[in-house]
Amino acid sequence: MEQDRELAKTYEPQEVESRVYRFWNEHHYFHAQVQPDKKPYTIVIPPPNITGQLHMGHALDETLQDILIRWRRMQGYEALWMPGTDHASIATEAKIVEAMAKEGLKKEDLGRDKFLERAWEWKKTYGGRIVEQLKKLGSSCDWERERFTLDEGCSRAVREVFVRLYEKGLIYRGERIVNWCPHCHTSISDAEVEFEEKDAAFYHLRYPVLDAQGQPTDTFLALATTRPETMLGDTAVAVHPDDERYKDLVGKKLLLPLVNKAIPVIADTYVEMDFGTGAVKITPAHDPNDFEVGLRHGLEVITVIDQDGRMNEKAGRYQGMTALECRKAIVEQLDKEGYLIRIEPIKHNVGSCYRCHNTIEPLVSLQWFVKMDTLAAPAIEAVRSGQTRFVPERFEKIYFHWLENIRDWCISRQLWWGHRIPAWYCDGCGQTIVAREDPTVCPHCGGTHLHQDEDTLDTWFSSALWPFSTLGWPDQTPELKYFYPTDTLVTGYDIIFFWVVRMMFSGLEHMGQVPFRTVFIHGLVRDAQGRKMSKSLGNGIDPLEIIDRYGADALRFMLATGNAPGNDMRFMQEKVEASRNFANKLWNAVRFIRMNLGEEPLPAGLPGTLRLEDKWILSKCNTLIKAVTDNLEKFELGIAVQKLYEFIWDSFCDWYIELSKSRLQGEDAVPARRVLVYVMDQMLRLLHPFMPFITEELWQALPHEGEALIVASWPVFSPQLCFAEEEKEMERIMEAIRAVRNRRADMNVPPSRKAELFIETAFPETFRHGAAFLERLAAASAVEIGERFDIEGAVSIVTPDATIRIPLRELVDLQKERERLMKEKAAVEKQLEGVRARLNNTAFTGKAPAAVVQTARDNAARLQEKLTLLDQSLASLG
RNA sequence: GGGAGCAUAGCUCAGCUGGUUAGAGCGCCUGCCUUACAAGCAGGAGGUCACAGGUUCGAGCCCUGUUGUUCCCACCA
Repeated sequence: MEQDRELAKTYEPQEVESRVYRFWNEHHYFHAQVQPDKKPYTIVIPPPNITGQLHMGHALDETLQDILIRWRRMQGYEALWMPGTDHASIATEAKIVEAMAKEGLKKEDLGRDKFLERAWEWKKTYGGRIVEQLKKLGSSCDWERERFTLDEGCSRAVREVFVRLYEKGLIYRGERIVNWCPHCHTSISDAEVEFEEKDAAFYHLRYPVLDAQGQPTDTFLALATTRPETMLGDTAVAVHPDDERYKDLVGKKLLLPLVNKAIPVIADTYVEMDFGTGAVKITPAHDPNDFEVGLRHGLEVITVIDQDGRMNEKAGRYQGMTALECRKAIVEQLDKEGYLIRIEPIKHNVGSCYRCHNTIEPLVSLQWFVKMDTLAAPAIEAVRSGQTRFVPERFEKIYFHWLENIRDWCISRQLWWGHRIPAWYCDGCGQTIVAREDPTVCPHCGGTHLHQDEDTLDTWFSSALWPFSTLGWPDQTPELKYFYPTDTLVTGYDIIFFWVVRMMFSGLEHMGQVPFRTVFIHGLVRDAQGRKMSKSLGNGIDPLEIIDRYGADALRFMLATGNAPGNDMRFMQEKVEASRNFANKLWNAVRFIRMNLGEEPLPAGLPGTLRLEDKWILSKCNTLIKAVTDNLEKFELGIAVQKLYEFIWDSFCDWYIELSKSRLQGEDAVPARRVLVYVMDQMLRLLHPFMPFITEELWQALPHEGEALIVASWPVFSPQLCFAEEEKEMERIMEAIRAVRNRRADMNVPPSRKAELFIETAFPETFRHGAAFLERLAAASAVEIGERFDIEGAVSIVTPDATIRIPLRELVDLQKERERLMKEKAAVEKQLEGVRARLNNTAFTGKAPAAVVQTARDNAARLQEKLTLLDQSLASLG
């Protein structure tokens, strides 16, 4: 990709981005292969839902992953970023059902096969949309390996896992109380229920106590409930065994009003004595706790609410009402019959479906479950032992807490779009057959009338296998051996429970190894007011629009900057603008260098003799390489990118380029060019993971070796380029220059050409930039910059009215400087004394851990060094 | 009920294992169209790092408590 034409005055990302992305793609730079002589570095993408549109959350997630992948690729790793999409069972099915509803169709009208045809059709039309959007961000995924959770390979892995777990007894089918979404018409797992505190009513009721003959007495038992409609399915009332108030009632019977049935009073520690009246109505069919109580006491389970959330035939006259309608009717009736004591307002946690946000109805039904305790233990251990770590670490607590309290995972869904459960039931003998191949004959009775389970699996069941199913498992492919375990998983804290946890135990169970070494957690992107971006609020910002307007690099830079791992961030337009401005700055810096390249080809590498400012910028650049690399190693992406920004803008553009201007006109042009090109080349490399498009484009536009920046090597720290002394020297000159500028401003010297600035003796030059000043300063002092710099002389500012001469020493405010240094010296001396005292204390050195003592020693050494430097500085001030 | 995060300049946020004078972007003030860039340049104002204690030679950072705020988890119906 050669780049000979002139660069435009301002950076126009649109054209560049599509061209550069095509260039990368055509050269297969994203493709990773098994290369035994290279170290692999692997990231699997959190597969976006095929129903999805790119949102800011994706943009952040993708940006972070691409930064890591590009950086490692440049470092020489065989970097695989495995892409793909998720079939998103429940979300996709809901979308299709919705679309069908517009045609007046229900899914039952089509039947399963036709429905699935439609779903695949839908996938074909829209499934690729999100992938195209990811490319706009610059994501360097290995598209040649793109996968889909419902493709053949992933489906095979799902089936294998299901069968294995079933055979091990870790998957079972049972009649349990589950979270039922009456709207989505399916069960959902505990993780998929969101709780929200809502205002509710607490109905206090009284149930008559029955005598031995089953006749109502004059005594009542008062209880309270938020869901009176469920009383139609009540089979007991529970009190705490230690509750003195009700001790005598335990074992007796109560009249269940309206139903007119006798139910027992039972004692169970589940009841809180202090809450409500201390008596709880028990509805095993419609409350998870009551279900447990029912199991302990052998209570009958009477379902009164159906899967549509309506009262069923057991509800008698209330049949057909929704639960809410029924509640109203029941309360009225209870009141009429004198059973309602009072209604109390209460705050109450109500569960809702994470997909449709409708209230969840706990229902008893026959579902498939994964037994969690045996799977959870190794997943806990893997993080505890450090095989996998979280960044930031605090998320480990959340992970542990979840796994330690986990309940069995309900994996069956009453949906059609997804992996169908590989279980068959024999019509002859009633046995269940779970098999890798579809059975035609019952192995138990030889019967041929088999029917497959109607349900599909939780969409997270397949994503749990993603780190190895995408690499070919259950086959032992070379890819699987080479790229697994993956290195880093990048995701938001909001899906730790859904996905990270499940990948962990799945990887450990089926691969015997953790799926990833590091879980890099990021926060949410919120709107400018700090609200969560959501469709219903309509406050979402479309990343594609931002890319159109400011460029993908600007968006990426913004997302990577000023955000610490795990923290939420606000999306603010100004931040994108600032990033765009930085991109433009970079663009123009390269434009400047190109304009000054001269006719002759430049020799590669650095010039043999370096001036002070050369050494200064090279030394700073060298330090930066190390700092940025270290930051990336520690996942401190925001800090790394901030340092790059500061170096490029302040040090390189505002100082070094300005300083180079006068040189580029004269004899010294070639060395200046070489340093400019060298530093810019290093910067483009360091910046490439963050701003891939513009850096590639600019790198191609400068003299370079190699065919593309994306595969160029990552800069390494070079001990030969450390010039600590020169750095300090230069800083001091810069300070002097700033002081001159300040003086000029203080004295109101107009910047017009009439005002002239002289040093020592008058120089008939207009003062404009530090560069000019430095040149004159150097000439005036008759020293070669880079050799030695002696702060002597003075600055004269000539205005039409007067000439003011300022000794240079005064400019740097030597007195103030000296005072400051003295003060600091005193402080450091005191500190050093303190550390030394500690080190001389045998009680400390003898007792403290070696590392602590060593730190103290290091501190002492550092303070000593600092003191020496301070002395030097003081001496040089005279 | 349990747990976690946050509280730093007018605004939005950085600040890595405690160590010179606490930083950035935006905004604000002053002056500049200086041919790489006005999406820019040179300067400037603005912070008792929420509060109170403590540890340390040294605290924005560590510990304890307080206040405010956000979030997660949890079976008080």
